[in-house]
Amino acid sequence: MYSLSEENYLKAIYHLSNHGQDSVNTNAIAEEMKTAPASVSDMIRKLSKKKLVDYQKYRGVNISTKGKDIALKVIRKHRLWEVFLVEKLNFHWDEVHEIAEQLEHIQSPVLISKLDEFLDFPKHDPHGDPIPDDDGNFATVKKEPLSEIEEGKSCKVVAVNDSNSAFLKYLDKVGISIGTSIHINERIEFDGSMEITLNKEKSLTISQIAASNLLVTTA
Amino acid sequence: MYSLSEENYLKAIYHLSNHGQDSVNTNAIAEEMKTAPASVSDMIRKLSKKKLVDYQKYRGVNISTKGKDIALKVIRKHRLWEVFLVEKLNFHWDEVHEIAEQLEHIQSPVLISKLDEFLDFPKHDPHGDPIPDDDGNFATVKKEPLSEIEEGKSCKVVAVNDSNSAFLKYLDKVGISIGTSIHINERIEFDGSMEITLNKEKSLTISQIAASNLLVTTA
DNA sequence: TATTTTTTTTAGCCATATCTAAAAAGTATA
DNA sequence: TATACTTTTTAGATATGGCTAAAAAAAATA
Repeated sequence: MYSLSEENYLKAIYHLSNHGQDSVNTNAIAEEMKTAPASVSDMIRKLSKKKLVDYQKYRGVNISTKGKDIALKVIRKHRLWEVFLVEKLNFHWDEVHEIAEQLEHIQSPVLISKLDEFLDFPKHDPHGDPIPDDDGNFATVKKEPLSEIEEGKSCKVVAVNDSNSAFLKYLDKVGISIGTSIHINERIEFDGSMEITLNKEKSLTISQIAASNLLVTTA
Repeated sequence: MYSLSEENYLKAIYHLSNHGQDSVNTNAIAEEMKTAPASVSDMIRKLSKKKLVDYQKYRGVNISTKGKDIALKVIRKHRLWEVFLVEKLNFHWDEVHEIAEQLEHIQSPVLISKLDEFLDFPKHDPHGDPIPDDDGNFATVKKEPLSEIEEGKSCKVVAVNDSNSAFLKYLDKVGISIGTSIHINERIEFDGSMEITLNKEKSLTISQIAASNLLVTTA
């Protein structure tokens, strides 16, 4: 069994490594974990000794297959609990992250499989992120920021890049949620904002910042 | 906020003190917590400094009002989660204790009030123990061991004294659960066993050990 | 009451996970 | 390529929560 800290480090390294592809800097981990770089060095050495990451001094870390397994199990739990909080307990999607950060560390495989069943085997969390199955596999939809979509094209919101509360509240206010279809009427070049139509009904202007945090699919 | 260890100590002290009435020995706490008595001394000093217990060296501890509040909040969470696990996730009542031991430490008052509502404000956990409300109040039913009930009387099972898995499985096998009505047909004096009838249907003999772990009410 | 036994505390240690400050290694630049 | 800057690691603390062994206090017994 792994400690709460070890699980959190693995999760952070997995995210920063772009699903295990790239190697990750000490400083980046420190920033993500909000700790001192020195603490990261210590923990990395520990994770390396346990073969959860590959590590050479001064060269950054790569998460190992074993480490990725653990990270994906934690992510699976986090996202399932988020679904539970929103679907069953009527939390708002901007309120669930911190509670799920705690719940993701509960140790009980049977609990998670029963929770999965209770929730009817959801494939995505409330922010549109995919829920890995018990073996760590998940469907990857090709998603890109709304800010990349060309004028005149249509797409569908599949996830948000940033789960911060203010951004999610803004999306609610303007009526954008996971599944909303968006048509790009016009791209305003000088500030990157866009004029869009939601579900063929409502038109509005959205800033470049907001557009780059909305992930959509054109498929 | 209090640490996981502090919460567990307070819960243990609360239980051992008979709901805060009696003072509690260091050794008793050590046994309950499965730690060395020296560790208990250390923690007691810490809890005392935070005014969660009253403590004089060599004199045992008494839980304070503040300490009792915290213990009852943890107990409330534990029991609500047990209801969730049994009612919603279809766990068996002998499987939920250890998972609830983890879930009881999740920090989020709003989570607990939403869970309470989702479960339709249960008053008892799956073992028949009362669930304190947010202020720490709970209904006390006068309950006594089945082994104390006189021959010829009737009673109803309201709780179990011991939640160990083997005992609960035995109860299932013979058909006893919370709410079962029991009539005492005969008390066998030489070994303390009893011949009883369940729900006016099925008769069986139950050992003294089992009878003393079944809590009933005659009201 | 004096002695023995039990209980409880203290002293000193270990492991985890964090920190700051300083040293070392790597990277960039003149 | 030598120097300056940035990144990373090491060294040496701190706090929590646990341990064993020994000392001290309380309780039990002769």
